[in-house]
Formats: sequence, C-alpha cells, structure tokens
Amino acid sequence: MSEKTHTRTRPTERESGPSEALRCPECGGHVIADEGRGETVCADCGLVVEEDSVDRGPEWRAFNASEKDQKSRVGAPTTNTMHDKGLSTNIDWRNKDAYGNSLGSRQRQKMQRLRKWNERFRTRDSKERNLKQALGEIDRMASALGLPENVRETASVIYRRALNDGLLPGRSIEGVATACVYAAARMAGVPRSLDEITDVSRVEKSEVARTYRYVVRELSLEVQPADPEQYVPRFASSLGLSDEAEHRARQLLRNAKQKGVHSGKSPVGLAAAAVYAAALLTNEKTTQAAVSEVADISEVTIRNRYHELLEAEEGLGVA
DNA sequence: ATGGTTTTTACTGCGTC
DNA sequence: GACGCGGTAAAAACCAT
Repeated sequence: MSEKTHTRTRPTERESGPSEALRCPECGGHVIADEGRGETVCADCGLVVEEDSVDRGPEWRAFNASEKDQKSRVGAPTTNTMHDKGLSTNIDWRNKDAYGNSLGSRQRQKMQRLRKWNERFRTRDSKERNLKQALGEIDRMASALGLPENVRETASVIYRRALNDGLLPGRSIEGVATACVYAAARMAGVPRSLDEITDVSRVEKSEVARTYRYVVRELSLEVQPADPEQYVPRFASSLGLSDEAEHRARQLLRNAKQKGVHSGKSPVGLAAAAVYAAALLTNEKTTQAAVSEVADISEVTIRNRYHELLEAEEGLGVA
C-alpha cells in the first residue's frame, strides 16, 4: 500500500493582485514564484528576483482524499485552479500559439528554451518537495520530542545527504526522516530511545531501526552508543528530583561503568535504575513505577539494574 | 534459521500505612 | 486492603552467527 495517494496541495493565489505583473529586471521576461524555495525567479533567464518570501504551503499533509478534506481549513485547492497557476506548468510540444498559428523561428527558439528550463525546474522541484516534506516531518517530531534547534539542523543535514546520495528510493520519506532525527539526537548527546522516537513517528519501530542502521552505514556517520548518563537529566527533571539526586545518579553510572557492570545492558535501563537509586539515596520520594513510566522501562529491569549499581558501589564512601 | 542474552509480562509473597 | 517492593518463571525481543 505504498502508492502515492498522498495529495500535496498548494494554495493557488499568487502573491498580490494582478496589478503586480512582475518583470525580470534583467531580461524583461516574466517571473514565477517558487514557493518551495521561497524565491521568485525569472522564467526566462533564471535570475532570482526575490528571496526569502514566505512559503504559504499548508503545514499539514494528507495521505488520502478524506484526510485532506478533514484537514483542509481554507478554500478548496482544486486541480482546476492549480492547473494554470502554481507549479505544474506544462508547455505544449507543438510550436503553435494559442490561436493555432505557427510560431516564428525566434519564438520557437524561445519556447524550446522554456521547455528545457521547465523540465529542469520540475525535476529539481520533486527533490525540493521531498525535502520540504521531510523537513516538515523532522520539525514536527523534533518538537514533539522537545529536541533543541541544533538537533533539527543536524537531522536536516543528514537527510539532505541521504537524499543526495540516493538513499531514498525504496524507502519511505517518513522512515528516513525519523531515522535522521534519531541519529541527530544521539549525536547531539540528547538521545531519545527508539520507543520515544517511534511514538511520534508514523512508521514502525522495526523500520526506523532498519533505516537508521542503513543511513548510518551508508553515510558513515559517527554515532557512538548512547551514554546512560545522557538520559539522566531528563528523567530526573520529569520526576522532579533535586540536582543532588541527579548528581548521585551520574556518580552511580560512572562507577558502574568503571567496573564494567554495564556492558550489554540497555543504556536507558541503566539510567532509569540510577535515577531511582539516587532518589533512594537522597531520600526523595519516587516509586519504581514512576521511573518506569518516564523511562519506558519495566520495573523489573529497574530492580535488576539498581541492585547491580548499588553492588558496584559497595566499598565506596557513601556521603 | 539458531542459540544466547536481555527485557518484558504476569504472578506471588511480604511489610507498611 | 491498597501500595510499594522484591523475586521468579516463562515469553518475547534482540543480536550475532
């Protein structure tokens, strides 16, 4: 079921009224708006007349017609209205004008040129569209996960590379975008577990994992295994624990690391256990259930881990 | 596909408020 | 009696081979 049922609609109104028939200052040809790039370019010579215009495309995506109806809050963007405006320009191959008269050689040449450029824009456009959609997804997921700006940037960069290296064919945009977010978060030292990622993504966990491996391998990204300590601040703060407890949790983890207790165990589990243990040590009220909740780790695992952590701590001065 | 390891699920018993 | 905690056994998930 991976056909392209998803309908991408664009508003059709060109910027201001008809009075503003923009002309290219360079060659006098008329200009077209490329909203995907936020630019206004001359159709004849390609000169960028205006940059950084606002993209008025919808912020939502629809995967089928009914969804589109639900989400669409503004006027009906029909194919009728799209056809002569907007992006899908078609240039007839016949060298006739609108009345059926043959074109002069000068005009013919011009049309030839237009066709070529139109084609170029179109292909570039499909890439841009892909990118735009993916970046939208990345943004959505990143904010749902509360990831900072730099992570989004990293994710975007990774996605661009993936796109340029032709890793997309055969994979869903969603999947790759998700994988990029996952990778970026880890590289930035603010990892999110695969489960958390999957919660805000539209694709299966297994696919995210698979795609993630693939992307990392193909782009040879350097992303080292997540450090349990990186999860600590987040867990601690969602449980409302003190800084001291957070610090203790870190200590526990470092100590455990030194003793090599941690190899093979899931970093999230370790972190969760450390947080719980630290709360105990600093006499702060938390339950295993609560930690299990925020960390998305079973209580059993927390129990097992935190015993190991405390064991490893034996013999050290407990302040 | 297989086997070994880790994590989860489900259940049970214990102490405390 | 509900709650937090601990333990266990079996199932599921994961990973390397």
